[in-house]
Amino acid sequence: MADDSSSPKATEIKLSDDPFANGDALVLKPKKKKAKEKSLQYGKAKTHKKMKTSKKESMDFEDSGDRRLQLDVKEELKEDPDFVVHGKGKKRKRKTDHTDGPSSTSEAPLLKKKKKVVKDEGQMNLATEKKKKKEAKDKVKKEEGDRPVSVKKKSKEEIEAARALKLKKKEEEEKQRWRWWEEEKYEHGIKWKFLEHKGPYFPPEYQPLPDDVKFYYNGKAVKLNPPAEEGALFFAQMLDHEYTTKEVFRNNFFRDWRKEMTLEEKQLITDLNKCDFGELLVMHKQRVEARKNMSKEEKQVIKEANQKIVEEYGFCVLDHHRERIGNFKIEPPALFRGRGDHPKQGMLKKRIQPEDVIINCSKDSHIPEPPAGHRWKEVRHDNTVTWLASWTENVQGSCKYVMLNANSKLKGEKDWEKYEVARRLKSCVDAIRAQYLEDLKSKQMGTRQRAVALYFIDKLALRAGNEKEEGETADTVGCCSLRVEHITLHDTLDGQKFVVEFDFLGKDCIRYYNKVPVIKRVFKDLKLFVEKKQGGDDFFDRLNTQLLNKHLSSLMAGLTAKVFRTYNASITLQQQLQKLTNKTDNMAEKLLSYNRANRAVAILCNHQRAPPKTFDQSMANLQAKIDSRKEQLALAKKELKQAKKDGKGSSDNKLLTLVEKKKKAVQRCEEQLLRMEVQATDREENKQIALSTSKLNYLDPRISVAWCKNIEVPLDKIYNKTLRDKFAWAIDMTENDFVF
DNA sequence: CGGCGCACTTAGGAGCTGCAGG
DNA sequence: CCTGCAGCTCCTAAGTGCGCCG
Repeated sequence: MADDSSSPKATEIKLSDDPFANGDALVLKPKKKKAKEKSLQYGKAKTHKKMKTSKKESMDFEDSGDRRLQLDVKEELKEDPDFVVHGKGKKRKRKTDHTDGPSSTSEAPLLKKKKKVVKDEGQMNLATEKKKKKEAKDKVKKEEGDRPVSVKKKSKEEIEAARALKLKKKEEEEKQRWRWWEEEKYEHGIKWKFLEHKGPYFPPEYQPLPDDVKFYYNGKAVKLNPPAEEGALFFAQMLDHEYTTKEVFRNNFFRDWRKEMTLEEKQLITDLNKCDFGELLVMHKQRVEARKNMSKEEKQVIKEANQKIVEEYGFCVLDHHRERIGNFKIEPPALFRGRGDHPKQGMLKKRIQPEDVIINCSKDSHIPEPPAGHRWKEVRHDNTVTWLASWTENVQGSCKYVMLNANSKLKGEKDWEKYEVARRLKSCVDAIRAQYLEDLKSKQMGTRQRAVALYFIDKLALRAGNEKEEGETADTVGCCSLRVEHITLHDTLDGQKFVVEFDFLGKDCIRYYNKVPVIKRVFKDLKLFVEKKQGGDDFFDRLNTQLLNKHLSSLMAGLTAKVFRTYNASITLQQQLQKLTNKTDNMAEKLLSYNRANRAVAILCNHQRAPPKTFDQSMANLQAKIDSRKEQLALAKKELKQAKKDGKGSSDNKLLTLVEKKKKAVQRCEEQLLRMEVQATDREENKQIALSTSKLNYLDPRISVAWCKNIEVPLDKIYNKTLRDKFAWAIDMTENDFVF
C-alpha cells in the first residue's frame, strides 16, 4: 500500500516518477487509459457492476476506511478523557528558535521573478483567448439548437416557448456578464476605483410575544422586558437541540441573558432550571408549521418581497459594473453556536445597530443612507480593501464584513490567482521536496522540524496550524500546532514499518484520523521530537506558521502552507481523472469516475459531512427500486425470448416488429438498472464525504472544464448554476488541452 | 521581532425547494 | 397531482496569512 505510486499523497516516492515532473510534457488526452497503470486506491475504475464500494477505495495511508467512522466517534470523543487533553492554563504561544531562521540562501534560484509571472500567464494572449472563447460559445449555441425538443404529451408549443425563453435569458445573462478576465489588472493593492451601494440590510426589530404566550419562572408567569424576552425566545427555539443540554451552553446563555434583564428580573430569575420556556417553544413550532402550510399565493408574496430586498440591497456598482453582494444582510441576534466544545457556546450575539457599522464606498458615490433616526459608525473610502461594510461582533470580538459574491470580479480574480500560484508550485515542487528531504538531516532542530512539518503538509495536505488563544475557541490543531498527544509512533503496525498514527481535531472540530507509513528519516526525527515531552506539549516546539511561511516564500514567491493543499488537490483530480475515465464509458460511468476523482481529493483534504439522517432509509429505497427493476428486466427478457420464438421462421411483420420492440424494452431496462446501480455505488461511497468543499475551493475549475470538453460531458452535469457563475472565467478561457 | 488585529478564504450544517417518481 | 428527498442556497463559524506597531 505504502508504495502505491498512484497515490496523490505518496510524495516521497514520487519525487522522480511524477508524471508531471517535467511540466507541460503531459497533455490530458481523451484517450484510453494507460493499460498498465498501477491500480489506484479507488479500485476498479471500470467494473461498474457490483462495485462493492467502501473498503476498496481507501487511500493508501488510510487504514481500511477508518476515516469513515470518524463522525460516529465524534461524540464519544468528547467524553473521552484520554483524548481531549486540555491545555495547561496559558496561551499556547511558543518561544521561537532564533538560531535557524529561514536564512539559507541556496534556494534563491527557485524564486525567479515573481508577480510578473502571474501577470503574464494571466493576461497572456488576449487576442487568441478571445477568439477561442468565441468559437467555443458558438459551438455551444449550435449544439443547443440542434438538440431535439423534449417530447412531452402536453402542449408542445408551450414547452418550446418556455425553452426558448430560458435560452434567451441565458444569452442575455451571458451578454451582461462582465468579462473582467479580459481586462488589464489594476496596480498592486488597488481593489476598485468606484464603489457604490445601499449599505447592509438590517434584520427586522424584535416583536414582543403575544399576551397569551407566557414565560414562567418557578411556576409563576413573568412578563419580561423585550430584550430579556427576546433572549428567552432564542433559548426556547433551541430547546429541541442538544446544545441546550450542555452545561457550558446553559451557563453562558444564562450569564448573558441576565445582562438583558431589569434589576427586578435579575433578582427574581437566578436559576435557569426554574425557567419554563414551554409556551415559547410551542409558539415557535406553530409559527414554523404555519409558514410551512402557507398557500402558494402567500408564499409567492413573501418570495417577491425578498426579491425586492435583494434587488435593492443585494447589488453594488463596482467600476461601472453591477455586482452581486455575497452577504448584504446583517447577522441577526442569536445565541452563539460554536462548533465542537466551544467555550463560548450559548453566549448572546447582540443585535447590530447602524451605529456599529462602518461603511466603505467611493467618496463620489451616493453614500448609503442609514436607517431613519440612525447614524453610521463611520464612512470611509478605502479602495485597498474589498469590503462594503463591517462591524465587530461581540462574542469573539472579531470583525465581520459585507463582501461581494463569488461570481464577482474581486473574488474571481483572486481565485484565479490562487490557482496560478498553485500551478507555479507544480513547476518547482520537485526542488522543494528535495530540499525538505535534505533538511530532515539538518543539525538545526528548527530546520528539521520545519522539514517534517512540510513533509506532512505536502503528503497529507494538513492545514498550517496557527496558534490559537486558549479558552477562546475549541481545542483544534493543524500541522504546526500539533501536540505530542495527537501522534502515536509505531515501529511496525499491521506489517508496515514506521507508521505514524494521527488523531486530532482539525478545523470545525472535524476529526483527522490516519495511519501513515513514513520514510525512515522522518520517523527518526519524530522520535527525536517527542523525547522528554508530555502529551500536552507542542510537537514542533521550534516551529510556527510564520517561520514556516517565511521559509516557503523564500523558495517561491507567494508560496505559503495552504498552497500545498490547493496544489495537491488539483493535481490529484487531474491524475485521477486521467486514470479513471474512458471516452467509451457511458454518461453515468463518466460521472461516477468524476465523482470518484473528486472523492479522492475530498478524502485527502479530510472533507467530511454527517451522514444524511435519512441515509439508510433512502439507500434501502434505492435498493428496492433496483430489485424491482431487476425483476422487470427478467420479465422483459422472457418476453423477448417468447417473441423471438413466435417470430422465428415467420415473415409476419407484426411479429418481427414485436421482437424489435421487446429488444428495445430489454435494452432500456438494462440501462436504467445500470444507472441506478451506479447511483447506489456513488451514494454509498459518499456517505460521509463532502465533495462540495473541494469543488468549490481547491480544484482548479479549468481541469474540470477541459475534462468535460474532452470526454464530452456537458458541464452542467458536474457544475450547478452557482458553480458555473463562480467559474465563468475558467469556463470561458479553458481549451481542451488545458493542463494544470 | 513578536504580538495583534485586519482582511479574506475555507468550512459544515440548517433549512428550503423543485422535481423525479409513484 | 402529491410527496419525499437530493441538491441547492444561505448562514456564519473557523481557519490562514499579512502587515503594522510598539
